[in-house]
Amino acid sequence: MNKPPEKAPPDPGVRERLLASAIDCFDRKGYAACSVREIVEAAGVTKPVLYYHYGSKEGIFNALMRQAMDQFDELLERASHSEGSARDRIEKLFGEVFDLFKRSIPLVRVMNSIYYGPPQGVPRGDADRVHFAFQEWVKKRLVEGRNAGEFKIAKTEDAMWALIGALNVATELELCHPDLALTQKDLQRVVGVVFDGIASEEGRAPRRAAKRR
Amino acid sequence: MNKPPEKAPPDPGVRERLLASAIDCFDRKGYAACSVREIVEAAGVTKPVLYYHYGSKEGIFNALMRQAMDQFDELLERASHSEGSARDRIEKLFGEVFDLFKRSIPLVRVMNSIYYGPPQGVPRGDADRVHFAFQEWVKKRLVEGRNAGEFKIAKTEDAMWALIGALNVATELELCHPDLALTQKDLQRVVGVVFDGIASEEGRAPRRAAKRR
DNA sequence: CCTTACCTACCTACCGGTAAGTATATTCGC
DNA sequence: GCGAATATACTTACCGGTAGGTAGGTAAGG
Repeated sequence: MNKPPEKAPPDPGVRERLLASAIDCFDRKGYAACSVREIVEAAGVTKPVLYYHYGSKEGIFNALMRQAMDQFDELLERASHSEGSARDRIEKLFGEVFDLFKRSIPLVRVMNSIYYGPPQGVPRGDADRVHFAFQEWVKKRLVEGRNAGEFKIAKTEDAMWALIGALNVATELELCHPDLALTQKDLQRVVGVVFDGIASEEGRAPRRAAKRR
Repeated sequence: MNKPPEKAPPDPGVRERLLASAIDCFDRKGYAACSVREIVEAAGVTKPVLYYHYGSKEGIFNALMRQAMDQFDELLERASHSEGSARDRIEKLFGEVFDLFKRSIPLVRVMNSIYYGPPQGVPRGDADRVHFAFQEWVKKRLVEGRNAGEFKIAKTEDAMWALIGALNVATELELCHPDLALTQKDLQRVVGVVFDGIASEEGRAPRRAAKRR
C-alpha cells in the first residue's frame, strides 16, 4: 500500500484502501482482534483518518457489511427476473451465489463468523434480512416447481433446507479448507442429489446441463 | 457463581467454574473480545488462578476444545459399533450429533466461529481431525449402503456433502436463530430428502421410523 | 472564508501476563 | 509425634504495552 505524498491534495483512494485493509485484517484475525492502528498502518494513513471517514471501528465494519449486502441484493433482484424451470432457476442462482462467495472469501468468512458465531462487539446488521430473503426466494421456486408438477414435495421447508444446506456446505468447505474446495460442477452435483430427492416422475427426465452465464 | 470463603482450603470446583465462565464469555463475545479479567471475575477468583490452572488465556480455550473433541470422539466411537442399514446408522448418528450440539450450543458456536471464521489468535487444534473422521464415517456408510443395494450413488462424496450439509444447516439455524430452530423430526425429514435422492429402487421401501435411544 | 482531508500528540482505560507473598495440606526426617 | 520442608492453591500489586477514540492543528481547494 503506497503512502500518499505528505500534505498533497486529497487522496481519492483512501476510503477504498481503508476498506481493503480492514477486510484483510478482519479476515486474518477477526473483528475484535484487529486494532484500528493496524488497519490504518496497512492503508498508509493515520488513525484519525479512519475516524474521519468512517466514524469508528464499527463504522468501517458496517461499511463492509453494507457492501456485501448490496452485492447479494443485486443477485437476488436479478434472479427474481430469471426464467426457466424451477430447478434451472435455483441451480442458476446457486451457481451465481457460489461464484460471488468464491470471489469474496474474506468478506464471507467474516460475515459468517459474526452471523453464526459470537457477536464480538458488532451487531448483525442486515444479515437476517438477506438470509430470509434468500430462503423465501428458494421456497417460492419450490412451490412453483411443485405446482408445475416438477417436484413432489411433502414439506417445502424440508426441501429448502436441504438445498440451502448443500450450498452452505460447499461455501464452508471453501472457508475452512480452500485446498479441498468444491468446484461449481461439484456443487451442482451435490445440489442435484437433493433435487433427485424431490423430483416427481416427470421431473426425473434426464438432467439438463446447468446453464452458465 | 459463589465466591469461595476467603483463605479456605483448596476449592475443588475452581477449574470447572473457570471453564463454565470462559465458555459463557467466549459465546457472548468471541475469544478475542473476552478478557481474562472478566472470566475470572465471573468465576469468583483472581487472575493468577486462571494462569495457575490453565497456563494462559489460550490454555483455557484449548481445555474447552479438548472437552468438546472428546465428547465427539465418544459419539463416533459408539457409532462405529452400531448396527442396521446404512441409512439407519447414518440417521442415528446424525440424531445423536444434533442432540449433542443442542446441549452444547455455546461451545459449538465458539468452535464453529474459529473453524470457519478468522482465527482470532487461537489455533484450530484438533478440529480438522474430527471433521475428517466424521466425513470418513459417513462416506464408509454410503459405500456400504451402495454395495448392499440400498443406495444408487454416482459419486459418494456428493451424497456425503449433501447429507452433511443437511446436518450443518440444522445446526447453524440453531446457532443464529434458536427461536426458529429445527427439531429432531425436522432434521430427519431434511436428511430424508437427501436419502430420497440416493435411494435405489429397493431402498425406496416405506421408511422406518428413525430409532431413538 | 469555509469546507474537506489529513496530521501529531495525547487521553483514559484496559490488556495478558508475572513477581512476590500467604495459607493450607501433605510428606519427610528425626 | 513433632517440626521442617515441600507441594498445592490462592492472593495483592504490579509490569509494559496497546486498545478505541479525541483535541488541536495545518494544508489545499473552491
